[in-house]
Order: sequence, then structure tokens, then C-alpha cells
Amino acid sequence: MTDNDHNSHSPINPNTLPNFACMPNVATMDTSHVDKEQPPFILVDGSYYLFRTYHALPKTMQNSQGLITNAIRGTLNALLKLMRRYHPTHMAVCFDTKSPTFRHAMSEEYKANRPKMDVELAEQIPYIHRLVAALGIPLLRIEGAEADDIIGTLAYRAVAEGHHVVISTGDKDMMQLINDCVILEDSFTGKITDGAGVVEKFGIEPHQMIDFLTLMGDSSDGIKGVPGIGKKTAKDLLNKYGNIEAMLANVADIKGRAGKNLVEYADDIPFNAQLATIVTDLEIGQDWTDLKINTDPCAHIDELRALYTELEFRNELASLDHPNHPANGSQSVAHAQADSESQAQIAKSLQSSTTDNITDSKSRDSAWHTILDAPAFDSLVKRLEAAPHFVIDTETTSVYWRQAEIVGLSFALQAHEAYYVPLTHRLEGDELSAKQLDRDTVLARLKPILENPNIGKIGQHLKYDAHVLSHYDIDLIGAIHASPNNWAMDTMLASYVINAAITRHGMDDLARHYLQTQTISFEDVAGKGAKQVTFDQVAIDIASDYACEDADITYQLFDIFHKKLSDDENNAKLLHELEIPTAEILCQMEANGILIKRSFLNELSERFDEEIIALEKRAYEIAGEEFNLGSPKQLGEMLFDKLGIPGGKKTKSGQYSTGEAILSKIDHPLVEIVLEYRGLSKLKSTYTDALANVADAKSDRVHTSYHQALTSTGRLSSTDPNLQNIPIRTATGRLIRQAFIAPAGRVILAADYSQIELRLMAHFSGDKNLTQAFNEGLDIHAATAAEVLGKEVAEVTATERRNAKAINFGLLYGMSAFGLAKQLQMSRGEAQEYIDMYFERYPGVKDYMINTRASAYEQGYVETILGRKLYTPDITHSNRMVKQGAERAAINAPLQGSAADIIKLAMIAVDKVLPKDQGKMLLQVHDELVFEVDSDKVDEISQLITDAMQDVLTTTAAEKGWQVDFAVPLLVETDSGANWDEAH
DNA sequence: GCATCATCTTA
DNA sequence: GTAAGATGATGCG
Repeated sequence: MTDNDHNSHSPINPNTLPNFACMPNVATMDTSHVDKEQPPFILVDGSYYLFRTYHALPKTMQNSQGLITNAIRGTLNALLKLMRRYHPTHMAVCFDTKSPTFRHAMSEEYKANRPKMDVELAEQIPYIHRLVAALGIPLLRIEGAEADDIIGTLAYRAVAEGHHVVISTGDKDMMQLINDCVILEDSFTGKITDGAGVVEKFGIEPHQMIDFLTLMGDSSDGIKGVPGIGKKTAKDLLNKYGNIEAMLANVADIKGRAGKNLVEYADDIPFNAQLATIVTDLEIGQDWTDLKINTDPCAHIDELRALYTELEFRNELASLDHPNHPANGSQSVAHAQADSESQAQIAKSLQSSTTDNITDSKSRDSAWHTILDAPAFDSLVKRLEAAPHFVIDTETTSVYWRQAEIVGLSFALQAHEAYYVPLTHRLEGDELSAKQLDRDTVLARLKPILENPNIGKIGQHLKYDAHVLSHYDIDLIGAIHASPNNWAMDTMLASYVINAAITRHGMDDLARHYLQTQTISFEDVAGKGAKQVTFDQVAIDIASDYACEDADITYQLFDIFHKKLSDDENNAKLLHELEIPTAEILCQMEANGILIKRSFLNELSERFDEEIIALEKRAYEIAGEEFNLGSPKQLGEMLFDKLGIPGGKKTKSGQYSTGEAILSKIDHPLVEIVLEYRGLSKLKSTYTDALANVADAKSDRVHTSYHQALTSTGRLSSTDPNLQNIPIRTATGRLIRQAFIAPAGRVILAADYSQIELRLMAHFSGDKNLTQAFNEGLDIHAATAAEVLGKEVAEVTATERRNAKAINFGLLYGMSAFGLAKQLQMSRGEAQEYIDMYFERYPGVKDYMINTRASAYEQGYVETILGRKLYTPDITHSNRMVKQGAERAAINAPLQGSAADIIKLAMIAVDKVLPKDQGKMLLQVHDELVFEVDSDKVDEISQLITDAMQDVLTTTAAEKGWQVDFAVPLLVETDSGANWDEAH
């Protein structure tokens, strides 16, 4: 094939208007002759992908020359996705040109609001053109015509020639081209729109689309529309009258502003309609037979190789040698049929067996498969049984593991290949759903494989899948770490170990970050907001792409992480010896749940409610009017404006600050009431009401979810509900803790590390005074006060101890004089004096602060006791505040992060020694573990746990190969009782 | 309906 | 001064 770009000549005069009156209409054309069994003719709106991917993908995608490549990558991915999915024989990628079109000639406003194209995008365009050519795909640009018009023309021509058509675009204007042989597919989002899709989205038929746009206008294209007619009115009118012509004929019947304006603006309608109409009879000057894809895989391979090399697309370069690459001649009709389940939406008549090919791995070159018959499943099972490891992913009805039901399973045994086994899809009208295999039969067959510890399991956030599978009596998590091989992996945890600072470790984020791929998002297949459906309501062919992509991407991530981890032994150890075992234990803890006393919570709720009402009443009396006590805005205005109380400070958003710190300084009866009201309503809404609501209706147990890859330091977090912030400081708050109980015959046992972060400070700093205080077993805050003030520990007063405690905590947080002054309500000078005295007595601690800052600056990271690297990117930030914030975080991170390491080790150690029939681990609260244990075994178990936790660095850590010579003792305190309050 | 702010809870 | 999550109010679309 010759260079397709030679068609950039000017076949139409931009100042000559097309003849709209005779323009063929794609939406209403005859399609009876079309052969849907052939692959579709693919028409790509190249300009759409250019802009969409340029703005959606990160600008950090660059080659080493500094060329931003995000639009190139995005457009390439869209093209490859299309070729993999449809194996087309005919295809064209269409682009706009810079020159004006007949629409510009018609209207000065047409696209007048569009800003000039960014240079960073413009310089990517030549590469995209070259890429398209190198892939063997015809490329069309026509001066004076837009991509839309080329596509409109080609769509008409293609259907006339007997092809069905897939238009690849995200532009809603193109919906006017849809008929039962022409559909739209947005290859960036994965969304497919056919006639039914238009009806669903706008409530009108595709052939009404031009009238629809004409009536309601389109500001981005400069179409004005009829004033007073928006989306909804346009839809209603079209449904009633069918088209604008009929509307105008009956305009007297149309009431209100719409009717009036239809008359008034009737003259503008033909003009707007022309702007909205896509041209379908453009003179293209293109030999029709040239719109075939060049099927010779070698034709452009050198150009492709050169391009990939220059752009530094390493994966793509490597995949040139992979048989699955679409550039490797995958366009035969036979192949297209092999992947025909993805075409079900357009070729519903095609119901032949679609999965027979999976046994024949040699001829297979379509990457993703849907398993819908027993032989296909059989051969998949055989491959899984024989595999050393594979990716598994469950698709379910809910993101909440507790209520998730399995909808399907996906697998990958190597990169760029995946299988989806749909099980319980039940979308009305989805013909494939009748062909699904039986869920229980499939699960029974898979159980021995999933539970086989010698077959490694790879997954993204495996804890979730383990929970779901456990609902069907399959123990996935138990099989993971039992594996003697090193292949089991959770890609989310791997990413977290490698760099916790990248904030999000979801699969979409990882795909973007490590694979430069935008995945199909869940919202694209299931909708969003209130209209979102559960996965079982997603059509199987769409669901299959989504699920296969998940498994495929996970495998690709596994490859990358496996390589990264083999280059960093300690990271590999952190993943396999710390995080994955912790995940297993967390899974059990979440499933265990903690028992609550529902009646007690309900009583508390009522009691709080009565008090809240009484407080409100008193507040209204004092204020002289009713207002919302819970609104900081209204409260601020009441206190500082209406009542004229002095001391009002504004927050950055301009309203009065009414936080506890401000209010407690004000002596006023209303303030007292507000503080009490706040406390009670917090307790009621966040705890007593919420806990009773989330507790299991049958078992009265509360099951939290621990997030293991979220914090920047290695700590866990807890949600739904958060059981790591249950009140303890006030007497009323502690009542909540009394609702956490043990079942009959058992008690709650809590074990916490005493002052673990300060002990870590002693360890890391090696400070003599601090180390000595811990080694002598002193009250650390009193000892600090005595040391700084130069007196005996016994002579330290309560205030002196309190101040010392504040200093000690301040140290852990990277303290500044400003912060300490605020905490202790003293002047900044006094606070600084206090800090100086402290550092004089604890010079090692001062050195630690200086050294940690310096090493964070030099290395870009700090390390925990187990060598977890915590990156501190903001340490070089140009903004001083941000930089100082990063310095404080850098000082805190090794301490908080090491404490997190230690308690994870402790969980592993305790899990090993705790007799399963005598007690269960229930909660982790950063430095505390909570258990329920048999009442008659409390003393033994308590000792067992204490020993395991205190000795964890010399036993568990050492066994796993971490040599830590800890400078001070690790002290654990335990207590037990009928409830969590008593156990503390 | 969704995002952000202010507030309050924990280690 | 570190690290988190949940809630109600408020403002935007």
C-alpha cells in the first residue's frame, strides 16, 4: 500500500456549502443487504482520541528527550484495542486539518471558543500519523473537511457496500449516524452505543439526533439552538411530533416559551440544522479498495520498530515479537470469528460455538476469551492445574466484601491473554446469559486448584477475593502463603512495599503508572451514581472485556513487580514475609468481627438523644432564637455577631472558627452547652447509632475493613466502620467501649505496646539519657521532666509531667516551637526555651532530627526498622511550608512506620502461638491488639501473647532474616475484662 | 447527587 | 507538630 497521507488535497471548496437537501441519511438508510458475519468496517475519529487522551493521561509520560507521549500512547492503545477486538479487514483513521471548513464559512461562532492547540499536543501529531501508517491502517485528512464528515461519508459508503460499521469515537454528535448496522464505540472508556443506547441516553431515536441538536444547541460547536428548549423539552417535543417539520406545522399546539420561541426563531432552524448535520456525500478522492488494512505483517515492521524505539515504548517494542500483536497479521476472517463473542452486540444472529478455539493455543491469537461451554472450561481447568501460578480475579455484586456475591471469575496464565468465566449475569435480553456455566459446578471444580498451596496465586487486593471465595467455602488466603515458591503475589501490596507514597494502589492507578494504559473503568461498564448497576446486570460481552482486562493487567503488573522485587531483596521480603502474611491474618480478623451489645448501644443512643434535645432547648433560650447548633457557620454568627462575644477568629473560608480550641477559652453559658452538645451528637451519630446500624443483624458482630495499602508510613487504616478511633479519653466516650463485648464464656483481652514510638526514638537516636530511662523502666514523661528541670523523678509535679509529655509527643511529630507553644498554651519564646533545654539533655535526639532531615534530603527517602523505604518527595519542594511539612513527616515516618512494622510482626507471631479454639484476634489499633479469649484461659493466653509481642524482634523478625539489635526493651501491657473498656 | 469544609474521634 | 476516617452542613450543578 502507498502512503495514505497523500490524500491531503482539497477536493471541496470550503466556501461551497454541501447540498444538505440531497444528503444521504445513514440513520435511515436500507441495511437489509449487510452481512454482519464479516468483521466490521472500523472508522476511527482520530481527532477525538488525540484530545481525549492528551487531557486525560498524565503529562509525565515522556521519552528521555522530553517529548510528551501521552496522546500518542493513548491513541495507539485505542487502535490496538480495536484491532484486537474486531480483527477488521477495512479501517480508516480520520483526522481534522487546521484549515477552515464550510462550517466556519457559514458561521463566525463555529468553534470560535476553542482555544489554540497546546504545543505539547501539536508536536505529538506527526508521530501519531506515522504510527497509523506503520500499523498499515489507512489515514485520511481532507482540507476543508472535518473528521466527522469523512466518517459520515465513509459510513454511508461502507454500509451501501454491504459492511457493518463500528465508528470509534466519544463524540455524541456522531450518534446521528447510528443504525442497526452502525454503532459507536469509545475505545478510551470502552462504552458502546447502539440505537438502544441513544434511546437510553437521550430518549430519542438516532435519526432524530440532528433535530435534537438543532433544537437544544451545542455550545461547544457553536450551535445556538432554540432558546428555552433544552435536553428535556427537545426530547418531549421529538417524541410527540417526530421531527422539527411536524413541530412547526403544529406549532400552535405547543405551549409556553418553547412554542413561542419556535415561531420566533423558526428562520434560524435550517441554518442550525446544517451546522449540526454531518456530511455524508463528501468527495473523498480515495480509491475505495485502498481502505483495506495492509495485512502483511512485515510491511512496516521496521518503521514501527523505529517509532517505538524513538518514543521509548518498551512494552510495545517487545510485543512486536509476540504473536498476539495486532500488527502481526491477525486480520483473517477465521480469527475474527474466533473472537466473535465481543461482537455479539452487533452480530446477534451469530450464535455459533465461539470458544472451541481455546484448546488450540497455537492458532489462538485473540487475547481475551469468554468461557461459555464445558469443553472450554475443561481445557482452562487443565491449564490452571498444570500452571506454577496464575492470576485470579473475582467479579461480584458489591465492593463490600461482606455482601459480595460472585458474578464471574477471570484468569490469566500469561500477559496479554485472559479468560472470563461468567456465572451469574442476569441482564434481561442478554442472550449469552443463558449459556453461562453453573456457578456451583465451576466453583467445586476450581476449589482444589485454588486451595492448592503449590500453585501460586496472583491477584490485585487478594484479601477481597479471599473473602468472597470464602462465602463459597473456598479457602484462597490460607493457600497463599503456605506456598513454598515465591510466586504468590498481591500486586496492590507489591506496589505499596515498593513505594507507599504513590497514594493510590488501585489497579487503574497501577496500570496508568506502570503500564501507561488507561483501563476500562467500572463506571464505564456499569454506569455511575444512582444509575449504577451491579455487575450481574452488565452484558456478558462487555463484562468479559472488563474482567479479562483486569486479569491481563494484573499479570502484566506481576511481571513488572516480580522483576523489581528480584532487584531488591528486602522489598521482596517485606512483601512475602510481612505484608502477605499480615493480609491473611487481617482477612481472618475481619471475618471474625467483634461482638457488640446492641441493647446497650440503643440505650445510649436514647439517653444521648434526650440530653441533646434538652441542650438544644436551653441553647435556644439563651440565644433568644432557634438555630442549628450543629452548624459551625450559624453558631459562629450567633456567638460573635448576635451575642457580641469577643475573640472571634475567621477560618480561611471566611467563616468564624468555632473549634474546641477556640470555644474552650470563652466563658459563656451558650458555649458550655455547645461543647456538651457537640460531644454528645458526635458520640451518637458517629458511634452509638452507626455501630448498631452496621452490626450483623444475626450475629451482632461488627466487621471492619482494614486497608493495608493506604497510609504513607505503613500503618493500617480501618473503615466501614472505623474501629481505630473508638473514644477513650472521656468518661462518656468510654461508655462506647463498654458496648464491645465477648461472647458467653469469653472475655476481651487487650495487649498494647507501651510507648513504642518513643522507644523507637531511643533506638534510632541512640541517645544515652533516653535509652537509660527506658532500660531503668522509669515513667518516661516524669523522667523527661526530671531530666530537663534537673530534679528527682519523685519531685516532678503533675504540670511538669504534662509539659514533658507534650514535648515527648512533639518530638515524634517533628515538633516546632510554634506547635508546642500552641499545645501548651505558652508563648513561642517559652516553648523554644523548653525545647532548647530538652535538646541539651538529649543531644542524641537532636542529632536524630538533624540526620533524618539530611538523609531524607540526600536519598529522597527514610527507612523503617525493617528497611521499608518511605519516600519523601516534597522534601525538595520550593514552597517553604510544604518543604517543612515534608521534613516533619520525614522525622515521624521512621518512628510511626517502624511501630507499624513491629505490630505486623507481632500479629504474625501471635497468630502462630494462639490456640485457635481458645481465642481469636479481633482488632488492631496501631499499637494495640484486641482479642476475645476463653475466660478460664485468660492468664495463660495473656502470657503467651505478651511473650510473643515482646520478643518479636529476636524471634519472628530474626527468623525471617531481619537482624535488629534493639536498644531498649519492648514492653507490652495486657488487661482483660467483660468489655473493651475494662480490658484497657 | 457530589464535593468540600469544619469538626471531632483515635494512635 | 505525625498518621488516619466519619459526620453534618453547605454550596455547586
